[in-house]
Amino acid sequence: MEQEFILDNCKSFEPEHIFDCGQCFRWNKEPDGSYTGVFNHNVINVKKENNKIIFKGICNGNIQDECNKYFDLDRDYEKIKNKLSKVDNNLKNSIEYGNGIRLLNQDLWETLISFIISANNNIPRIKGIIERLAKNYGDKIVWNGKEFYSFPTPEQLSKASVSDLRKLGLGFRDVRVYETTKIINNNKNKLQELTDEKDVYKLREKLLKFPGVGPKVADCIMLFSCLKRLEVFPIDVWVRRVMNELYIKSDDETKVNKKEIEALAKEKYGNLAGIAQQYLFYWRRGA
DNA sequence: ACCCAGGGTCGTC
DNA sequence: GACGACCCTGGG
Repeated sequence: MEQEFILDNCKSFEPEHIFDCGQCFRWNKEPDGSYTGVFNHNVINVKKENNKIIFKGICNGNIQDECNKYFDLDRDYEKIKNKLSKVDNNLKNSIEYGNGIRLLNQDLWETLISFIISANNNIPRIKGIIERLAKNYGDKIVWNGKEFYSFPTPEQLSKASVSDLRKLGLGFRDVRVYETTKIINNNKNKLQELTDEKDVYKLREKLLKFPGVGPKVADCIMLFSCLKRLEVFPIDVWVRRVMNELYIKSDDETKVNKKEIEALAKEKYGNLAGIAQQYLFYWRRGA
Protein backbone atom coordinates (compact mmCIF):
# COMPACT_ATOMS: atom_id res chain seq x y z
CA MET A 1 0.00 0.00 0.00
CA GLU A 2 1.55 3.27 -1.08
CA GLN A 3 1.91 6.00 1.52
CA GLU A 4 2.87 9.64 1.28
CA PHE A 5 4.29 12.18 3.69
CA ILE A 6 4.95 15.81 2.88
CA LEU A 7 7.35 17.94 4.84
CA ASP A 8 6.76 21.68 4.63
CA ASN A 9 9.33 24.42 4.98
CA CYS A 10 12.15 22.10 5.81
CA LYS A 11 15.53 23.78 5.86
CA SER A 12 18.73 21.80 5.59
CA PHE A 13 17.28 19.10 3.38
CA GLU A 14 18.81 18.61 -0.06
CA PRO A 15 18.36 15.08 -1.42
CA GLU A 16 21.47 15.31 -3.57
CA HIS A 17 23.62 16.33 -0.62
CA ILE A 18 22.17 13.70 1.69
CA PHE A 19 22.47 10.78 -0.71
CA ASP A 20 25.73 11.75 -2.40
CA CYS A 21 27.84 12.51 0.62
CA GLY A 22 29.00 8.94 1.02
CA GLN A 23 27.06 7.86 4.10
CA CYS A 24 24.67 5.53 2.26
CA PHE A 25 24.82 3.26 -0.76
CA ARG A 26 21.28 2.36 -1.71
CA TRP A 27 19.82 5.57 -3.10
CA ASN A 28 19.64 6.22 -6.82
CA LYS A 29 18.73 9.29 -8.80
CA GLU A 30 15.64 9.18 -11.01
CA PRO A 31 15.28 10.98 -14.35
CA ASP A 32 13.10 13.64 -12.66
CA GLY A 33 15.83 14.44 -10.15
CA SER A 34 14.19 12.67 -7.23
CA TYR A 35 15.84 9.76 -5.42
CA THR A 36 14.56 6.27 -4.72
CA GLY A 37 16.04 4.00 -2.09
CA VAL A 38 15.45 1.04 0.18
CA PHE A 39 15.76 1.18 3.97
CA ASN A 40 14.23 -0.84 6.81
CA HIS A 41 12.19 -2.89 4.37
CA ASN A 42 10.73 0.29 2.87
CA VAL A 43 10.98 1.58 -0.69
CA ILE A 44 10.78 5.34 -0.66
CA ASN A 45 11.03 8.07 -3.27
CA VAL A 46 12.18 11.49 -2.08
CA LYS A 47 11.41 14.54 -4.16
CA LYS A 48 12.07 18.17 -3.42
CA GLU A 49 9.60 20.68 -4.87
CA ASN A 50 10.20 24.29 -3.93
CA ASN A 51 10.21 24.20 -0.14
CA LYS A 52 8.44 20.88 0.16
CA ILE A 53 9.93 17.45 0.56
CA ILE A 54 7.66 14.69 -0.69
CA PHE A 55 8.20 11.17 0.61
CA LYS A 56 6.27 8.49 -1.23
CA GLY A 57 6.42 4.73 -1.39
CA ILE A 58 5.90 1.34 0.13
CA CYS A 59 6.36 1.50 3.87
CA ASN A 60 6.48 -1.25 6.43
CA GLY A 61 5.24 1.07 9.19
CA ASN A 62 3.93 4.61 9.22
CA ILE A 63 5.80 6.59 6.60
CA GLN A 64 6.01 9.77 8.68
CA ASP A 65 7.48 7.94 11.67
CA GLU A 66 9.91 6.01 9.50
CA CYS A 67 11.12 9.12 7.70
CA ASN A 68 11.33 11.23 10.84
CA LYS A 69 13.69 8.73 12.35
CA TYR A 70 15.69 7.81 9.25
CA PHE A 71 16.24 11.36 8.01
CA ASP A 72 17.06 12.69 11.46
CA LEU A 73 14.26 15.24 11.13
CA ASP A 74 14.11 16.07 14.83
CA ARG A 75 17.62 17.49 14.81
CA ASP A 76 18.14 21.22 14.22
CA TYR A 77 20.75 21.38 11.48
CA GLU A 78 20.37 25.15 11.11
CA LYS A 79 21.62 25.54 14.63
CA ILE A 80 24.45 23.10 14.05
CA LYS A 81 25.52 24.87 10.85
CA ASN A 82 25.48 28.26 12.54
CA LYS A 83 27.70 26.98 15.27
CA LEU A 84 30.13 25.19 12.95
CA SER A 85 30.29 28.13 10.53
CA LYS A 86 31.88 30.19 13.27
CA VAL A 87 34.82 27.81 13.58
CA ASP A 88 36.62 29.13 10.50
CA ASN A 89 36.12 30.08 6.86
CA ASN A 90 37.20 26.68 5.56
CA LEU A 91 34.37 24.94 7.32
CA LYS A 92 31.99 27.79 6.52
CA ASN A 93 32.66 27.35 2.80
CA SER A 94 32.17 23.59 2.93
CA ILE A 95 28.89 24.05 4.82
CA GLU A 96 27.64 26.41 2.13
CA TYR A 97 28.56 23.80 -0.48
CA GLY A 98 26.78 20.94 1.31
CA ASN A 99 24.15 22.96 3.17
CA GLY A 100 21.43 20.32 2.76
CA ILE A 101 23.33 17.42 4.31
CA ARG A 102 21.67 15.42 7.06
CA LEU A 103 23.12 12.37 8.77
CA LEU A 104 20.88 9.35 8.33
CA ASN A 105 19.90 6.95 11.10
CA GLN A 106 20.59 3.79 9.19
CA ASP A 107 20.04 0.26 10.38
CA LEU A 108 23.00 -0.86 12.48
CA TRP A 109 23.40 -4.28 10.90
CA GLU A 110 23.21 -2.92 7.35
CA THR A 111 25.71 -0.18 8.19
CA LEU A 112 28.09 -2.68 9.78
CA ILE A 113 28.19 -4.90 6.69
CA SER A 114 28.14 -2.01 4.20
CA PHE A 115 31.19 -0.34 5.70
CA ILE A 116 33.12 -3.59 5.98
CA ILE A 117 32.58 -3.77 2.22
CA SER A 118 33.74 -0.17 1.81
CA ALA A 119 37.34 -0.95 2.81
CA ASN A 120 39.84 0.02 0.11
CA ASN A 121 36.98 0.21 -2.35
CA ASN A 122 35.23 2.85 -4.41
CA ILE A 123 31.65 4.02 -4.10
CA PRO A 124 30.25 2.73 -7.43
CA ARG A 125 31.63 -0.73 -6.74
CA ILE A 126 30.40 -0.71 -3.12
CA LYS A 127 26.91 0.15 -4.35
CA GLY A 128 27.02 -2.68 -6.89
CA ILE A 129 28.10 -5.25 -4.31
CA ILE A 130 25.39 -4.24 -1.83
CA GLU A 131 22.76 -4.30 -4.55
CA ARG A 132 23.77 -7.85 -5.51
CA LEU A 133 23.68 -8.96 -1.87
CA ALA A 134 20.14 -7.58 -1.58
CA LYS A 135 19.01 -9.14 -4.81
CA ASN A 136 20.39 -12.55 -3.91
CA TYR A 137 19.51 -12.74 -0.23
CA GLY A 138 16.97 -10.01 0.60
CA ASP A 139 13.21 -9.81 0.11
CA LYS A 140 11.69 -8.60 -3.11
CA ILE A 141 9.49 -5.51 -2.84
CA VAL A 142 7.54 -4.39 -5.89
CA TRP A 143 6.55 -0.80 -6.38
CA ASN A 144 5.29 0.88 -9.57
CA GLY A 145 6.07 -2.29 -11.47
CA LYS A 146 9.71 -2.19 -10.45
CA GLU A 147 11.52 -4.69 -8.27
CA PHE A 148 13.47 -3.62 -5.21
CA TYR A 149 15.23 -5.74 -2.62
CA SER A 150 15.61 -5.22 1.10
CA PHE A 151 19.03 -5.55 2.67
CA PRO A 152 19.33 -9.17 3.85
CA THR A 153 18.82 -9.89 7.55
CA PRO A 154 21.67 -11.60 9.43
CA GLU A 155 19.80 -14.85 9.02
CA GLN A 156 19.29 -14.33 5.29
CA LEU A 157 22.93 -13.43 4.76
CA SER A 158 24.04 -16.51 6.69
CA LYS A 159 22.92 -18.54 3.66
CA ALA A 160 25.88 -17.15 1.72
CA SER A 161 29.13 -19.12 1.76
CA VAL A 162 32.51 -17.45 1.43
CA SER A 163 32.69 -18.45 -2.22
CA ASP A 164 29.14 -17.21 -2.82
CA LEU A 165 30.26 -13.84 -1.53
CA ARG A 166 33.38 -13.93 -3.66
CA LYS A 167 31.24 -14.56 -6.74
CA LEU A 168 29.19 -11.46 -5.93
CA GLY A 169 32.37 -9.42 -6.19
CA LEU A 170 33.29 -8.78 -2.58
CA GLY A 171 36.91 -9.71 -3.20
CA PHE A 172 39.05 -10.19 -0.10
CA ARG A 173 36.21 -8.83 2.05
CA ASP A 174 34.29 -12.09 1.60
CA VAL A 175 35.71 -13.75 4.72
CA ARG A 176 35.22 -10.61 6.79
CA VAL A 177 31.53 -10.34 5.92
CA TYR A 178 31.08 -14.08 6.39
CA GLU A 179 32.72 -14.14 9.82
CA THR A 180 30.94 -11.01 11.05
CA THR A 181 27.60 -12.44 9.93
CA LYS A 182 28.37 -15.63 11.84
CA ILE A 183 29.17 -13.69 15.02
CA ILE A 184 25.90 -11.78 14.83
CA ASN A 185 23.89 -14.92 14.19
CA ASN A 186 25.55 -16.80 17.02
CA ASN A 187 24.57 -14.13 19.53
CA LYS A 188 21.15 -12.63 18.99
CA ASN A 189 21.77 -9.94 21.61
CA LYS A 190 24.92 -8.64 19.96
CA LEU A 191 23.34 -5.76 18.05
CA GLN A 192 21.24 -4.72 21.03
CA GLU A 193 24.36 -4.71 23.21
CA LEU A 194 25.98 -2.27 20.82
CA THR A 195 22.88 -0.09 20.80
CA ASP A 196 22.78 -0.07 24.60
CA GLU A 197 26.44 0.82 25.11
CA LYS A 198 26.61 4.40 26.33
CA ASP A 199 30.37 4.93 26.45
CA VAL A 200 31.76 5.85 23.03
CA TYR A 201 35.19 4.32 23.70
CA LYS A 202 33.75 1.02 24.86
CA LEU A 203 31.41 1.03 21.89
CA ARG A 204 34.37 1.54 19.58
CA GLU A 205 36.26 -1.34 21.23
CA LYS A 206 33.27 -3.60 20.76
CA LEU A 207 32.97 -2.69 17.08
CA LEU A 208 36.68 -3.26 16.51
CA LYS A 209 36.24 -6.91 17.47
CA PHE A 210 34.36 -7.66 14.26
CA PRO A 211 36.51 -8.93 11.39
CA GLY A 212 36.86 -6.18 8.79
CA VAL A 213 36.13 -3.40 11.26
CA GLY A 214 39.12 -1.14 11.89
CA PRO A 215 39.21 2.41 13.25
CA LYS A 216 37.79 4.09 10.15
CA VAL A 217 34.95 1.63 9.62
CA ALA A 218 34.06 1.67 13.34
CA ASP A 219 33.76 5.45 13.25
CA CYS A 220 31.57 5.34 10.13
CA ILE A 221 29.26 2.84 11.77
CA MET A 222 28.95 5.03 14.86
CA LEU A 223 28.28 8.14 12.78
CA PHE A 224 26.03 6.87 9.97
CA SER A 225 23.88 4.32 11.78
CA CYS A 226 21.30 4.90 14.47
CA LEU A 227 24.15 4.71 16.98
CA LYS A 228 24.60 8.35 15.90
CA ARG A 229 27.79 9.46 17.66
CA LEU A 230 28.27 12.92 16.20
CA GLU A 231 31.58 13.38 17.96
CA VAL A 232 33.53 10.75 16.00
CA PHE A 233 35.65 11.83 13.04
CA PRO A 234 36.26 9.07 10.49
CA ILE A 235 39.54 9.62 8.67
CA ASP A 236 39.78 8.28 5.15
CA VAL A 237 41.97 9.33 2.23
CA TRP A 238 39.69 12.27 1.39
CA VAL A 239 39.44 13.62 4.91
CA ARG A 240 43.16 13.21 5.40
CA ARG A 241 43.66 15.10 2.16
CA VAL A 242 41.36 17.98 2.99
CA MET A 243 42.65 18.35 6.55
CA ASN A 244 46.21 18.38 5.27
CA GLU A 245 45.44 20.94 2.57
CA LEU A 246 43.53 23.25 4.91
CA TYR A 247 45.55 23.06 8.10
CA ILE A 248 48.54 20.77 8.29
CA LYS A 249 50.14 21.44 4.90
CA SER A 250 52.51 18.50 4.78
CA ASP A 251 54.21 17.73 1.45
CA ASP A 252 53.22 14.08 1.77
CA GLU A 253 49.66 13.71 2.97
CA THR A 254 50.01 9.96 3.35
CA LYS A 255 52.53 10.53 6.10
CA VAL A 256 50.24 12.74 8.18
CA ASN A 257 49.60 11.21 11.58
CA LYS A 258 45.98 10.18 12.25
CA LYS A 259 46.33 11.19 15.88
CA GLU A 260 47.26 14.70 14.82
CA ILE A 261 44.18 14.97 12.60
CA GLU A 262 41.93 13.57 15.33
CA ALA A 263 43.25 16.03 17.89
CA LEU A 264 42.82 18.91 15.46
CA ALA A 265 39.24 17.89 14.68
CA LYS A 266 38.35 17.58 18.33
CA GLU A 267 39.87 20.93 19.13
CA LYS A 268 38.14 22.74 16.26
CA TYR A 269 34.79 20.99 15.95
CA GLY A 270 34.30 19.43 19.38
CA ASN A 271 31.31 17.15 19.77
CA LEU A 272 30.09 18.01 16.27
CA ALA A 273 33.23 16.71 14.55
CA GLY A 274 31.34 14.01 12.69
CA ILE A 275 29.01 16.46 11.00
CA ALA A 276 31.91 18.74 10.14
CA GLN A 277 33.60 15.71 8.61
CA GLN A 278 30.67 15.18 6.26
CA TYR A 279 30.69 18.78 5.01
CA LEU A 280 34.44 18.64 4.45
CA PHE A 281 34.32 15.23 2.76
CA TYR A 282 31.49 16.20 0.44
CA TRP A 283 33.08 19.52 -0.44
CA ARG A 284 36.53 18.07 -1.15
CA ARG A 285 35.22 15.22 -3.27
CA GLY A 286 32.82 17.35 -5.25
CA ALA A 287 34.55 20.69 -5.66
C1' DA B 1 49.78 -2.79 -22.20
C1' DC B 2 50.51 -0.77 -17.89
C1' DC B 3 49.82 1.69 -13.73
C1' DC B 4 47.08 3.81 -10.28
C1' DA B 5 43.48 4.68 -6.92
C1' DG B 6 39.47 3.72 -4.33
C1' DG B 7 35.39 6.15 2.47
C1' DG B 8 41.25 0.20 5.06
C1' DT B 9 42.21 -3.96 7.46
C1' DC B 10 45.16 -7.67 8.57
C1' DG B 11 49.23 -10.33 9.34
C1' DT B 12 54.08 -9.95 9.83
C1' DC B 13 58.23 -7.99 11.02
C1' DG C 1 54.38 1.14 15.06
C1' DA C 2 55.62 0.70 10.08
C1' DC C 3 54.99 -2.03 5.75
C1' DG C 4 53.14 -4.74 2.02
C1' DA C 5 49.38 -7.62 0.38
C1' DC C 6 44.78 -8.08 -0.56
C1' DC C 7 39.87 -8.44 -4.82
C1' DC C 8 38.18 -5.93 -8.33
C1' DT C 9 36.79 -2.10 -11.47
C1' DG C 10 37.34 2.09 -14.03
C1' DG C 11 40.25 5.66 -15.91
C1' DG C 12 44.51 7.74 -17.53
